[in-house]
Amino acid sequence: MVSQLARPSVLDPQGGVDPCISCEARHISVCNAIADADLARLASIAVVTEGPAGRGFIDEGEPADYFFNLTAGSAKLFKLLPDGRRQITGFVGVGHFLGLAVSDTYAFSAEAIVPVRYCRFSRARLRKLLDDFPLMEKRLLEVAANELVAAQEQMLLLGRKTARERLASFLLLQSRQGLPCGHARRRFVLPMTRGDIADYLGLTIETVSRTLTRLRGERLIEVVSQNELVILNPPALVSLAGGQT
Amino acid sequence: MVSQLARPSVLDPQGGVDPCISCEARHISVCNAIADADLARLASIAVVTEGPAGRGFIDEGEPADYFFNLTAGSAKLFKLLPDGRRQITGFVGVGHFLGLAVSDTYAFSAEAIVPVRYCRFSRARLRKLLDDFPLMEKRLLEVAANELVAAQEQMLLLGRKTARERLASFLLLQSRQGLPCGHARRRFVLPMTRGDIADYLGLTIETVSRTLTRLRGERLIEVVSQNELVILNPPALVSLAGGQT
DNA sequence: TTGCGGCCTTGACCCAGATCAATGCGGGGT
DNA sequence: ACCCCGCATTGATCTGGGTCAAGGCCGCAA
Repeated sequence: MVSQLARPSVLDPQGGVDPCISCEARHISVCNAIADADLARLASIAVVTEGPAGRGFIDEGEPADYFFNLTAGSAKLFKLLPDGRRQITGFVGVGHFLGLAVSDTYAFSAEAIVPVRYCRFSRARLRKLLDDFPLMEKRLLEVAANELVAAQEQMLLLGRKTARERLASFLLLQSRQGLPCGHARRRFVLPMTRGDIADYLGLTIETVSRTLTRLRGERLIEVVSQNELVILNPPALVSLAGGQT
Repeated sequence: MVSQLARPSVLDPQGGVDPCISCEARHISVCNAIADADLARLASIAVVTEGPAGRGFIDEGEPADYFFNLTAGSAKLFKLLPDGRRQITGFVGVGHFLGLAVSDTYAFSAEAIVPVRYCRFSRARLRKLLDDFPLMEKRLLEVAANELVAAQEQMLLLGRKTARERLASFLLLQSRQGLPCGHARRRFVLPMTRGDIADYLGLTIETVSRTLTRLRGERLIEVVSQNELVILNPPALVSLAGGQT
């Protein structure tokens, strides 16, 4: 596969404003465990890269030399079977930390679904840095624990929920995307394609499409445009997602 | 549900041999991050409990006041839907650390599948102890990262593999259960019931049974007794698990 | 303006695995 | 020794979602 255009740039450690200071992702990412005074050190090992929608930047099976931190856009994480079957294990947004797996190769691939920007850290250097910032390690453990909970919820979905229940769960999840605690939007954008949704929910494109049509017919949702959507009846969707009905 | 018999006992901090020192699970659990000299402190906050097969000791939704460390036996972790559908998210063995989720309630339930013994730690006290033993926190992060990788693999299984592929993957996993790195047994015991296997693989009991029968007919495995089994053709099983054929 | 290429939707049909229904079997208690 | 009872197997049938096949819609390029 021919590599598409990318624009990496080492953050300038001497002179200029420390880019980590002004990073819009800092407050919601693990970097918020590092005090302003120490940010220069973090910046010195970060390489900022941008990529267009569709750009893959982690390949399952490749040597896992880097950690990543998304600072703009969103991406999908997935695993493939040799015959091309694909399971998307998650959609990640701004502030998300990638590559936690302690193994010498990546356990999944990652691909931008809209244009992205991310910080890349050499694994070895970040590990050394972590020794000096135990608070950041604590944050990473917190993040990992939360992802574990999400993964278990997804196993329940994939193993035991019907197509309708899967879509309801997914839409509710998206309506909370990137929002703190118990907040949710009624109207929101789905940046991924139907194919991505299908591969996330363990369904086919056709079933996703049909099920959305049906939910629309039942006035639970309204599909404003191909990728914008309104939840008309949140309580009904919640109970459907939880397995009632 | 009436609670069955249990035998908790606070480890005697003064006098007697430190029970953590002689704990047979120590070497493979996160406790190995703590030096012998400091083990007394760990022991002082541990409550050892035993329970029979079938005993539930974590209930999804209950306040998450404790961490657990299995020191004998094995258990299943699962989530339920209100109508009783169940997804087993994992089988855990000796040395496994439970309850990582950073939330005020447990995200899953746990139940012994054979008689178990475990150490119970108050969350608050263990957290305080972790501040003094960053090495243990590092180990926890490592453990969490590994579980995350396993969870992603399981999502691939649940979302995209056929019943045959799921069984093959499961049997290979069990053949490695509790063994270091790349080792595997050809002959091993499945301590869980067909129902548990079904709920782990997102199938029904009948499909598990039929699929095992079929794998037996194809001479890939031999079912010695209801819960003992031999892998006759490891390479074939591996390629089946990986999605070829 | 037209044509093309990605997506998405919709319909018709099919099949892997679920459901329903016996039957087998092994271990523990009396 | 016998009888349960819970688990496992096996068979018959059903069905949710997959597969195959047509269009439809929309943005973009020439």
